[in-house]
Amino acid sequence: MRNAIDVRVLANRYAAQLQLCCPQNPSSFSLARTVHAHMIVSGFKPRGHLVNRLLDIYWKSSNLVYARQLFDEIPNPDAVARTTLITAYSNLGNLNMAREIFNGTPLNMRDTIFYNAMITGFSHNVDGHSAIGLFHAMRRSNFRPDDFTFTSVLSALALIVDNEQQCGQMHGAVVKSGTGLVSSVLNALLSVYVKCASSPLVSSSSLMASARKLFDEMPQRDELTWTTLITGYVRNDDLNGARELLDTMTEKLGVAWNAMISGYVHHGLFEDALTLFRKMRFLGVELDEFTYTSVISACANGGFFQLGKELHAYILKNELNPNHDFLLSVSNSLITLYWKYGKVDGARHIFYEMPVKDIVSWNAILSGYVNAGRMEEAKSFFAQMPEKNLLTWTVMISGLAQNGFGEEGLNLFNRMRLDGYEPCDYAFAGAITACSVLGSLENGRQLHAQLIHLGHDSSLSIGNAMISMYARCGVVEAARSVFLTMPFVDSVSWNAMIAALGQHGHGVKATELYEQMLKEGILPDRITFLTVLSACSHSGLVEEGRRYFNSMFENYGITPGEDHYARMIDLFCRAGKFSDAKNVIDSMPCKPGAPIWEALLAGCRIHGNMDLGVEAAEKLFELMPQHDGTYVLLSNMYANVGRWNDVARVRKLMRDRGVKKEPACSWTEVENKVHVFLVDDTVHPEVLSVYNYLEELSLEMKKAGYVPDTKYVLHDMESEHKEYALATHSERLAVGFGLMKLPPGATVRVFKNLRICGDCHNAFKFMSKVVRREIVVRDGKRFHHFKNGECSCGNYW
DNA sequence: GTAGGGTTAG
Repeated sequence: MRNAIDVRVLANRYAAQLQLCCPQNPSSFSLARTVHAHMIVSGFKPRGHLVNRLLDIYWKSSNLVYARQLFDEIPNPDAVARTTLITAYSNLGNLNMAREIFNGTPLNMRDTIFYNAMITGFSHNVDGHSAIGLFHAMRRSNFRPDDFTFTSVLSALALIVDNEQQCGQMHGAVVKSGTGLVSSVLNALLSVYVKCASSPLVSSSSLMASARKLFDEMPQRDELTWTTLITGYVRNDDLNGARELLDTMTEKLGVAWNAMISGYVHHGLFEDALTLFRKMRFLGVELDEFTYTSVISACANGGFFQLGKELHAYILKNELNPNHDFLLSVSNSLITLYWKYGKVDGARHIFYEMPVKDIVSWNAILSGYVNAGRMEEAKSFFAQMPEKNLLTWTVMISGLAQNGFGEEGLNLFNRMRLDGYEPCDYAFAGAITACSVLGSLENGRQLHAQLIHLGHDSSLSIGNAMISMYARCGVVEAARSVFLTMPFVDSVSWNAMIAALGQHGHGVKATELYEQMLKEGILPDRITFLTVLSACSHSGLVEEGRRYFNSMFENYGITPGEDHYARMIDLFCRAGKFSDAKNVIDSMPCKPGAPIWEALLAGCRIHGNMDLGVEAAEKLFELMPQHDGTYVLLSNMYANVGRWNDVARVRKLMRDRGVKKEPACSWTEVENKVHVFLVDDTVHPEVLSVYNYLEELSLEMKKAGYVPDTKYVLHDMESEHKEYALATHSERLAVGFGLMKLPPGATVRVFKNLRICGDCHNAFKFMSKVVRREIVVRDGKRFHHFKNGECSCGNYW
């Protein structure tokens, strides 16, 4: 048995040794283990602060197991040991263990610090309600909260606050407790006011006024104070309030400036962000990775590629803060900068040069490839990603859909859900887009039903995707009802709805909707004009189209792009106004490119304007000799007037030049001139005869117990535009009509512009069953094989 | 308290 003096000497020695251990230092753990082992060997039972020191070192070096072991060995751990363990468990997110120790501690052993540990644990683990509940329990048991208590409990309150009373009550409690002069408490209180202001249930302006009052009364303000209030204004969309506050700040606190710049970026005010950045540089406020990432993002989204590149060069040249975080986050934003301006390879270069990548880097480069339509590479990135998150899946799903891989997109969406992800709005929007490229009304409706069930159906991007899905699946009415029931709409929604009407031949309704959009104060963008011009073109509204085109720049300052000029040419050509079309080409500010000549050729084909058509085709051969579409259009043009020798000549030309694909007309399989126009959506002199066949066909379908997919065409057209309406539907009408004219047993290949939509699918199934024909339909790289009323799909080559 | 990666419309 040692005597008391020996024990004291030992204890002092151990304490001195453990004092040398710095818990953050990795080697401290082994030193502590050695000291601890020595204690055990020499039969020394650690107590009091020695135990607590060991516990502290163990958990801070991520060795909670040893801490727990020691804790269980000592006979009656004191409040400090218990507090240490509660903190340790909370930091690991293991609230149950922390709570167990907390509950197992008798009241007479507890103190304020003990309570603080548990409250902080709840707060850090985003359990605001438990933190507040414990705070009240603590006061009921007559423990006196201190400034630490309030700091924790206020940050817990900030997580859940949603009414003004909660702010007032807590504010009162702070004042009463005498902690109302402590900076950390006041900052946390300020944060509560600011968070409460963002709640939809309160008046943000009055809350922000209270926050401002508190701010003005604070005895001192640090970086956190300024940043909290500036962020508060930003979150409540009061950019001017935020800026006015920043302008009153005399200290050069970089974080507050960063918050302001990021506020501008998030509100789309990219120029303001850049101006502020310049001022920041001018005044010598310290720039860090937060500054640069926000500013580069402003360049990426605001059309400032040149400036972004200059920043990139500046960063490389000056080797600014080449620390890990700086390099990582700035490179991530640079990846996005480059691909947004079409420089995917530049983005890839940055990506591969990065010594360390994280999930953001991977998602950024994945988006780049998806956006460039380089899906094979995107798939390979997706497959080799070390980790994925919700965003990864979303990017990939919508990317597949956007690039025409509807089925894969939908499959991936299902896989994602099987993997346990709860899809966000964007993922749903992507899946809905997948349905619309697939033309799968059934899947689209299912998703719609699920969204209603989940209460997700009021989302803007989902609504927008749904409008276009219903339209592209042929159900304009459903598109309209989505549009009308959406709680919020934006210009995308209007564009989608205008397009829906235009696509279905309701040109007049489309232009009326456009006018209504203007009345409601929504500004049209370049896509609105593309949509409106298409609608006019498909419905023969030539003068209206001309007027809208002119108003583009005159009234809205939008410079027409080549695509707008191409629409005008389309508009005039469909109406047979070739001199107007030529005038458009002559009036163009830059050299007309392929889309222009393509539109002209397509127009010439409709009306059999051979000379002009050949001229356009020659231009196209010059510009893109390997583009099979030109050969297709040209041979269609000849086929339309029965010049079969010329058709053969074009085919030979194509073969001689080594162009791979076959012309997109089916006359080789079936010697049937009619079929040629059936595969695209142009006005054709013979189109009215389709109408008669349609009526026959729908009668036959009804007799066989099917609902004809053409019903809305027959009943829903505007009578004065009947033939145009039909023309826009000919993609679908083609199916029925073409097959009726075919000899039994023929194999049909429909090569071009045919979108296999849901109704179309049904019509094919019907035809293959009732008329007993085998049908192969090619849709891009996919084929759909219909036989005996069933369909199998696959890749064509 | 500040940052970087996404969506829908033609």
